[in-house]
Amino acid sequence: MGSATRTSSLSGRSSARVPAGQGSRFDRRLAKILQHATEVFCDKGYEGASMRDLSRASRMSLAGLYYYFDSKEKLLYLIQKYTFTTILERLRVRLEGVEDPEQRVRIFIQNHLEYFLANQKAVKVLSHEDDVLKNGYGSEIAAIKREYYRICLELVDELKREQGLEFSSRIAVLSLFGMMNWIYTWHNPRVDADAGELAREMGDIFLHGVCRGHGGSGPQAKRASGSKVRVM
Amino acid sequence: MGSATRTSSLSGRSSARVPAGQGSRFDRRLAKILQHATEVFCDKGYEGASMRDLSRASRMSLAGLYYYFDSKEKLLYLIQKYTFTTILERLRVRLEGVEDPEQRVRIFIQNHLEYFLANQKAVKVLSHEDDVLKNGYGSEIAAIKREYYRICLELVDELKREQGLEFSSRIAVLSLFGMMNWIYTWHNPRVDADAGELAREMGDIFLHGVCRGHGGSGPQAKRASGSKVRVM
DNA sequence: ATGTTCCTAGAACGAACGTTCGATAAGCGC
DNA sequence: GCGCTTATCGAACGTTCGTTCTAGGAACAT
Repeated sequence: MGSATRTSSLSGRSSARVPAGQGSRFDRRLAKILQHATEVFCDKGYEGASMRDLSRASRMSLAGLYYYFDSKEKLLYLIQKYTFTTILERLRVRLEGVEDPEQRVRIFIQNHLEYFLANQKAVKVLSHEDDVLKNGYGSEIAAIKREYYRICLELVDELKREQGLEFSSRIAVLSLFGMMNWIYTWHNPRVDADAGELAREMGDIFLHGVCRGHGGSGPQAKRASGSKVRVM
Repeated sequence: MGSATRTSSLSGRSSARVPAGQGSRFDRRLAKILQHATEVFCDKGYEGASMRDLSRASRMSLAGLYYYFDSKEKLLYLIQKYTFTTILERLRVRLEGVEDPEQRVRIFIQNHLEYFLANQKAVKVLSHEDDVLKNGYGSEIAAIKREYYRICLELVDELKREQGLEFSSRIAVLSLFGMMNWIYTWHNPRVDADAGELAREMGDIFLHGVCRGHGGSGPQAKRASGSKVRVM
């Protein structure tokens, strides 16, 4: 009873954005654990990863882990929330001051892919363990995701309005998300291009399709050699 | 010892294509179990679903299940193998006799989506539990998947050759797979269009992009009203 | 009727699960 | 030195896991 009180008060004490480089010793330690846990969840899946796996990866005892959070589910929640919040934050900053609708869509793609490739494991956990979080935690993450979706929908609608186009925004946006999110299943840094190049290629496909030898119509005109990427 | 022999001989006895409507009593019963198991795996994930969940869903005792297959992993293998093999078979039939490269790509998309939506649960299990199968089973499924990928790559290369285009086939094909496979995370039959309509829209995006008010350039010209699909 | 094969279930196996307990240092104001 | 918080641990809790053992009813051939 005494220890239950202690545990719950401690696990709620960290500041909002957990894995900040600075912060209390507690925050820094929790951030490290989250980092290790992300790797394990990524490799074995949420259900497949045991608390003992996490304890091994963090080099901390099983019981020691529970000093930093109060359940396995909450751990997943912390990982997902931090990851998603960060993507959204960066997107808002980058979108500021850019007016051209096509450019704004490209920024969205660039931001998404850049973060995806830089934090591939975290993002895989985000995508793959999408619906395992229960009522309380789940709905909070779902709300962030809905907001992210809404922004993308708005960008596409701007584009439609400006260019007088007619198509289903919903299908377009969800197709775009599919293209981008699927990346975690195939991207290999030793074979595939970096985020910038990929964002350009996917942007080309999304905006102009493969049938248009993409490159000329948009405001940006720089084009890569094209033979750098090995096709397997 | 005696029963081990019996069990293993029985579970290897079914004919190659398991869930055929006709077949021995054994095959038919196994097919029903696979059907139930697909549903449970889809809802709770492979690791999250217990054999007791499966026994409840099949209305058969825990031990009774093991008469039909010899491990949970083999069960997943059977589901994945049957699902994937079926998609591939249907694709080959539909591709026969069609020459136009753009049309062939559209057939690929149509076949993929049609099967995905008609067998949403099975396909979710296929996509989501992609890398849980261990060495033996895993590599066999991976081989089928590689073959499927190879076919799509060839279709896209045909298109490139015919139209003299220049882009990374690998990125294009994997983006296309992303668009199509992601569907299992969002498709809602009460809101979204059917497979034919979706295949047309995704085909338009992939081939011509959202910026081209898609519809005119291909050999096919039929177009839907466009306002039938609700955008949320 | 009798023997054999097919099919099913109750009960149990050892192992692993997520979580909690009580104990114990280390650091620090007093 | 003492008392309090912080941080960590080994050991165990009760439960559930995938799987197997044993036994026996049903179906059918002889």
